[in-house]
Amino acid sequence: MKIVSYNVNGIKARLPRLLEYLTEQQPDIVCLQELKSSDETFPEADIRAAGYGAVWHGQKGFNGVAVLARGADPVERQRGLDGEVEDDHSRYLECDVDGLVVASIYLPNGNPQPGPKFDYKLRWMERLAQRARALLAAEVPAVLAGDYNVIPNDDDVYSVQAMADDALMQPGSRAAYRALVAQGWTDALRIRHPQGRVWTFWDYQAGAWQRDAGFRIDHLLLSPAVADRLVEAGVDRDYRGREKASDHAPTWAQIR
DNA sequence: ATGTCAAGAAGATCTTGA
Repeated sequence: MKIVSYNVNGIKARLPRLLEYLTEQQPDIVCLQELKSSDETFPEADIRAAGYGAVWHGQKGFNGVAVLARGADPVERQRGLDGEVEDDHSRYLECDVDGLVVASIYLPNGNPQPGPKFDYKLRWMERLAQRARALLAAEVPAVLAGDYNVIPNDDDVYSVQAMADDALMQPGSRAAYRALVAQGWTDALRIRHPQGRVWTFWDYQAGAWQRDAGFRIDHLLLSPAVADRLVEAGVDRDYRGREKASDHAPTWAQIR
């Protein structure tokens, strides 16, 4: 079973790329981020025609997450995180699918830092940690897949110096991510590729793709029971180099 | 030093948020 996290950076602009990916790779479960689409304009018919059921949590203009399943309809468990009633960003969607609990996560970017956006990022990470703790306590097989907007370690970025002041690799962001993983989650990419330098994102600017100047910010965190079933994990880099590509590549884990 | 993209609101470009 192939489970994918894919920040599409606009599902309308990326629909040809997404449908092509579904057809070519036939992933079983796909967590999408940055739909940049309202609930009403989500291209449900096109995705269903490609053989996928979907649940989505849209927002006009930015954010937005979805869970897709091949030949099945994901069943929604929760949209949004508890703990901040005034938070109206569409960044968390949790579903039951194929016997797994699967969450699609679009963690706040947090730039510029310091500032209110970075404070929001850290608060959101604490709220995510509470939800993740509850999932582990319930002992459900779970996958938390998404764009975490966190570069976990120095070997997860092409240049520590270039990104030193970025919200994605501040000590606070890293500590929160480390604490989340330490609850008992397995970072699928890192466990399968311990040597690092596995990029999931390349900026559109400054020829980052051509220079392979990327970083690793899309992560699949596996609960213990799912981690026991992990076969392989990787990045479908090829899709980053195609016409009208997202700045993220599909990132995946293969589960027995 | 920095070479981009998508969407929305306005209005034939600018702002926001990556």
